[in-house]
Amino acid sequence: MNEQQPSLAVSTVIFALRPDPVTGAATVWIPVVRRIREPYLGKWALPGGPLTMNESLASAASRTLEETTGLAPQFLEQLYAFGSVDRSPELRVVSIVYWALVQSVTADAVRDDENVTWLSTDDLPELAFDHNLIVDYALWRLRTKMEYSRIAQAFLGEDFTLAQLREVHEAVLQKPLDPANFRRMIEATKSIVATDRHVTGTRHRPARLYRYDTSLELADSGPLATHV
Amino acid sequence: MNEQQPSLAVSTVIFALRPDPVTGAATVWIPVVRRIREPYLGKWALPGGPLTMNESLASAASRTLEETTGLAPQFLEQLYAFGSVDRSPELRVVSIVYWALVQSVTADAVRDDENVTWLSTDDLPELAFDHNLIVDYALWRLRTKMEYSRIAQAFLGEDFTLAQLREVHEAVLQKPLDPANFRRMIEATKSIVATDRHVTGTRHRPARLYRYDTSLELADSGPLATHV
DNA sequence: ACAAAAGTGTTTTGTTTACACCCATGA
DNA sequence: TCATGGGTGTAAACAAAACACTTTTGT
Repeated sequence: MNEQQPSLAVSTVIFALRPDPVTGAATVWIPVVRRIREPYLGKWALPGGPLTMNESLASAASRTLEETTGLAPQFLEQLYAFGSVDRSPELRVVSIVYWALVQSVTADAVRDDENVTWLSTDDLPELAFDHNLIVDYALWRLRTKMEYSRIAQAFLGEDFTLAQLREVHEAVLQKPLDPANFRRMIEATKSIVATDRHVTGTRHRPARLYRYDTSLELADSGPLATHV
Repeated sequence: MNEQQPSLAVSTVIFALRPDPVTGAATVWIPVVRRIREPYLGKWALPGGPLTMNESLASAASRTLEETTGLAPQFLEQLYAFGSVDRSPELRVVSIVYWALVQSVTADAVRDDENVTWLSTDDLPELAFDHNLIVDYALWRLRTKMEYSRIAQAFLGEDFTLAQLREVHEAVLQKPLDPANFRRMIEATKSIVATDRHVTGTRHRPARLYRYDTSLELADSGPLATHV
């Protein structure tokens, strides 16, 4: 009864912060997987796969993310559905793309091998399909969303110092931030709670450790807030 | 070779401003179509239809929008992809939903009949599928986006007064705005240009007519700006 | 004591809000 | 000339940015 339909895939842009190999400064990286068939055989591509009948879109994103990188995201949100007719040669594929943030510690657990690697978003090669456009758009969303939400915390562990949180913002926004004003800005959002512990072993005044207030959402997604 | 896949549909939430039948104040309305088959037979639903092989997502949204209402939108943007496994009984359907703004004048051209009607978003009945959630989310996007972009102009014709533009904002945000501050706020965005003409026939000082600067986009969609 | 980053205080600048007041028209 | 909304001016309140300065640690 149905005409032939485009096939449906789910992909995910996964962001983590890692040190720049040259400068050592924190920068934004993504994991990619190698194409093991045509088209774009051998090229790097975003992790993803076809959508199966019994899983929701977000579940599919989580699953393919876990399968290819072993990671579980701190933050996962739908990015956009890409459906140009010519985005894949031969086949017609509509990709529903999610974007995710993972902690740098867990990101380090992902072993680079022949078929999976991390790439710096500062210096991306040509990816398969329209994945360069997708990553550009995901980066744009990451940067705009960082300015009005609390997603930066998804890059960090349970406890963190304000300097670490500021480093996240600086890495994503690619500009230095005044420590004093940053502190007040974050305190004004009331999104973090101070612990009574401090980091030790630095050769200067020890910084207080904070943790995020888990009773608050990382981002306001309106009526979709409690959805899967 | 492929497993069975969810089917793909495109739907659109179309907003227009129309006078409230009681108060006469401008309010937000959407057109809906009647379900002519199960499931949800007889219920109102968002205009939409299956995605065909040779059209992009936005084209499909425009097409179904035109087919069901005869309208052409001033503004069209992707809203979200809805894909819960249980959002349609029996069938598994993933809906990529767009939202659109149309001018009130063109909206009036749509004849209500047995199978198409306009509903006030202030007082929606129970719609088919998860369409109430979809409309809620579209309304949320409309309201948040109106505060930081120039989409309000898509509700109006070529020429308009600042009072008309303010009326759009007030209808969407559902709160009164100071005319003096509103004027300065709009002028600061530089998104409109003054004409040398004024409205006549009012029993007070005639208001200047403005038009929007067509060299600017209505909204910043980042790297997706020039896409179809 | 000194270097270095944590953390506080203060001044300046800019933006938003509230509201008083003048202007131009129809009746 | 009066009522009505169009349009301008201005001061208060608030928020953001810039930067001097004090605190607390390791060496």
